Amino acid sequence: MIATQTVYGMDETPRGKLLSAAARLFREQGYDRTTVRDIAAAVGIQSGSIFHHFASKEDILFAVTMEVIRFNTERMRLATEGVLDPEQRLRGLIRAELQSIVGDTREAMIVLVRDWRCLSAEKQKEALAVRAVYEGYWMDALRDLKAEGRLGGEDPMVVRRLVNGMTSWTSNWFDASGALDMDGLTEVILRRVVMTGASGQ
Amino acid sequence: MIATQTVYGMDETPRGKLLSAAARLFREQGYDRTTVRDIAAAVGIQSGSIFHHFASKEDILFAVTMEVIRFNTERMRLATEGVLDPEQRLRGLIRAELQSIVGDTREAMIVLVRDWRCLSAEKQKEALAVRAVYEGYWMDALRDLKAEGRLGGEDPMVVRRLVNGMTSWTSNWFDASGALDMDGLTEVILRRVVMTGASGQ
DNA sequence: AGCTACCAAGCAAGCGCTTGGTTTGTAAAG
DNA sequence: CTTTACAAACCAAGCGCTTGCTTGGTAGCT
Repeated sequence: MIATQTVYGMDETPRGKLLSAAARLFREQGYDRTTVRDIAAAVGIQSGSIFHHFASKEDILFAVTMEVIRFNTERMRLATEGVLDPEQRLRGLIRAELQSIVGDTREAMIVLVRDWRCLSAEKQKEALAVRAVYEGYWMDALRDLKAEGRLGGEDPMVVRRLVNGMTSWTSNWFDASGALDMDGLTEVILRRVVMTGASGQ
Repeated sequence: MIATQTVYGMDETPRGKLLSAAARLFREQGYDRTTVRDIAAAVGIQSGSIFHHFASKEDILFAVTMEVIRFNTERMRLATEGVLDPEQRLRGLIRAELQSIVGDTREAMIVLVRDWRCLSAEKQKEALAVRAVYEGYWMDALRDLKAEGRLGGEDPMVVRRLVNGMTSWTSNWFDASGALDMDGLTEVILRRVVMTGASGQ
């Protein structure tokens, strides 16, 4: 077996190890370019044996997708739980989303963004339904912020989309060893959202 | 021949028509999922005939990539040409980039973002070199804006990355027939960048 | 005995690409 | 105004390889 590191949030069962390996391979080369033989080799079994655990290759992608969405939804919940100030909640969400995208679940998140469309229409819909909870945390915070007049005149939905763009894109450039760390970046992004009223800096 | 619409900026030669069809197919199904047989069928020729025009399938992707980069670099040049005020230049750039991503060259731009990594390392490098001019227009405007103290304390490079994230992501949600049009969106994004000093809306 | 986890072998389909030859448009030579 | 020449554009066929997945059987634990 090739050295396999478990992706955060996935267990040590054969199934979990397969998901870990798959997530990493999907991230490195994309879903389409990853063969079931690649995945099998990564955990040290024969390619055919994969189908004892998953019905199809697409099923592996689906499992990774669902696992990641669930894990990150829970993370968003924890980031906002018990926090009353909407700006603080938003800060927590941005920080948590950055953590997902360039931090510990990086492997899997990139897959979720890039290989989304490799899933069948039904499975996309199923994943989207679960994802709705995740988006709910964002909309709650943004709507509260707007109610307090701290969003300017913007549509909360549009703001969410723009923030989503900023955070997702970090996977293309953010360097953890660079001058700007994750907390610093969180503040920069937060400043693009919240109208402080005073001091634009 | 299946109905083929020419992608903006590509000519009517057999080669140009192939690039148009390829760009659209790459966008719809991704590079890996598009076969040379698909592309051939889209312009009404046999799959083998493709290789009279291109050395390999990857070469088609490369040609699409270069074509799009060049076209959009020219567009950025036109958007800033002769404009002195850096905020106006930035507005032009944002508007132009949105136009590229959700407007007339949408087909090809998505390919450029998503299927980037399907190119060989050398070809990636070559494309990146040409892309540098494009990014230069942005950095010029942002640095000028910073010099006038209208960027807050942010690093222009980081701001460019965040704006790039916002614009790229629009391909996932922007609806031209929605309430927010491209000019409106341009202003919303611009407001995330420029510190007006007065009135945050 | 029965279950989970796996192997060894291979099938059918689809892939990028090659090959050898044919059509088509153009333009100079007779 | 035809003939010859030639290159660009294309076809028909298929090669060699890889793909996702199936099959029939086995090892080991409970």
